[in-house]
Amino acid sequence: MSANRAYHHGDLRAALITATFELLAEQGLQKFSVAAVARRLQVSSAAPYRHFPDRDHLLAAVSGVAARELNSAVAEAAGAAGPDPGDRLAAAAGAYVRHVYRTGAGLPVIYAAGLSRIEDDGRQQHTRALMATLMDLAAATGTPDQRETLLLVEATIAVAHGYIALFADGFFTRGHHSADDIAARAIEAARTLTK
Amino acid sequence: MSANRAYHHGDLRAALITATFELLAEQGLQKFSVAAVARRLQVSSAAPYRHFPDRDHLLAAVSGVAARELNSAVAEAAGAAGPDPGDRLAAAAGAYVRHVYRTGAGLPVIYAAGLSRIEDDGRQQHTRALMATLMDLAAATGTPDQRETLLLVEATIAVAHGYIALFADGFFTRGHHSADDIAARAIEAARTLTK
DNA sequence: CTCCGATGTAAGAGGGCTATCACTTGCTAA
DNA sequence: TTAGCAAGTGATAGCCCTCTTACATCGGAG
Repeated sequence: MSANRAYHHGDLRAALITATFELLAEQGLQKFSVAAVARRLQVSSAAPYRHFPDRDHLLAAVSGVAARELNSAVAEAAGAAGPDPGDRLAAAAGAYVRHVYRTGAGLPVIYAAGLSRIEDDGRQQHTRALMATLMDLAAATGTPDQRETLLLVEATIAVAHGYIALFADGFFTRGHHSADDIAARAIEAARTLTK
Repeated sequence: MSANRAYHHGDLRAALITATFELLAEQGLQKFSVAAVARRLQVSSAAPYRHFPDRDHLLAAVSGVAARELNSAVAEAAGAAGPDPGDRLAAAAGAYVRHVYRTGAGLPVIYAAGLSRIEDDGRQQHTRALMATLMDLAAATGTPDQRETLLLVEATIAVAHGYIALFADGFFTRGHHSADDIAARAIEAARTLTK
């Protein structure tokens, strides 16, 4: 059967992915290590290697889940944003900020170096679906061709990623800003891109 | 006298800072280590500790130089951008992208965690001067008060930082984009913020 | 010219991480 | 009931890192 069953210590495979998200949200990709995840789950440092052949395969699994969830969050935020295409695309930027704040798994995790060769649970399929969602939202604003659509998607992502990256790096700490503050600003800035 | 004199192996203090910039540009902050810098300069791994008490003090010195040079680059780009205040502020975003591409030392380096307590060669003075330059450029666009000015500065930085961060993380590699491509897009996106 | 202090080196302590290996535990199927 | 396998453990090799300590070297001041 699949690995999704309870054994000695429960469903360790899923727990590893969950705990990785926690670590990413708290300390970022830099501090992530297989050993730290094992420590958090109070299993031996060898245990994760029963479920993932190496560190990159664990990250790839996390990447797949992150892409799938981010896709959902973006689609949901766009749906809730009303009929205006520019508003809907800008809402995606806000969803990106909030998602990365909660999970720590933004595009640097989803597209982390060295993961492209690994295919885990349809990871590449999920990343493609995410891009397709964003391309659809951008195209709805009336971009003349696919190239322009892609440029608009990239600009929207850059705005959102810039805000949450600076936030995570502590650049905004002086003003006591919350993640919702940052998301609101990202939405506002992204909104100007189509005006 | 100051440490800026030639000794056994030349001006090691300055060489350490230069080599750190090279490492940052090539591999990013994640891969930086005192040992790697020493290796690059072909000195023993203990040699850097004759000039900096610890790793953070070396990074703080780099941070100060980075802030000073980034300030110059931003001011110069704004000056070359013509009379329109919006164009001048957008040019600052382009300068940020190009500077980080060349030196690897963006705001995450300048504002790196744990450096705030260290005062090296007027590091805090240089970072304040950089912010002052940006605030002046933003205020010239006609923002109604200082709070709005700060928000505009942060949005501009977020756009620029988002582009170069995604570029550095390999998100744009499929399209063979150059740093100048990315800078041009950052300028264009930043330009929309004041329209 | 000689001595001293600034600069550099070799060696290593101490720590974290990745990954492997032999071994153990306990669920499940026959 | 018991054999077999999935899952977990402890120990450890090997690597890289930070930072310290004792010693070596060199240039300049007296």
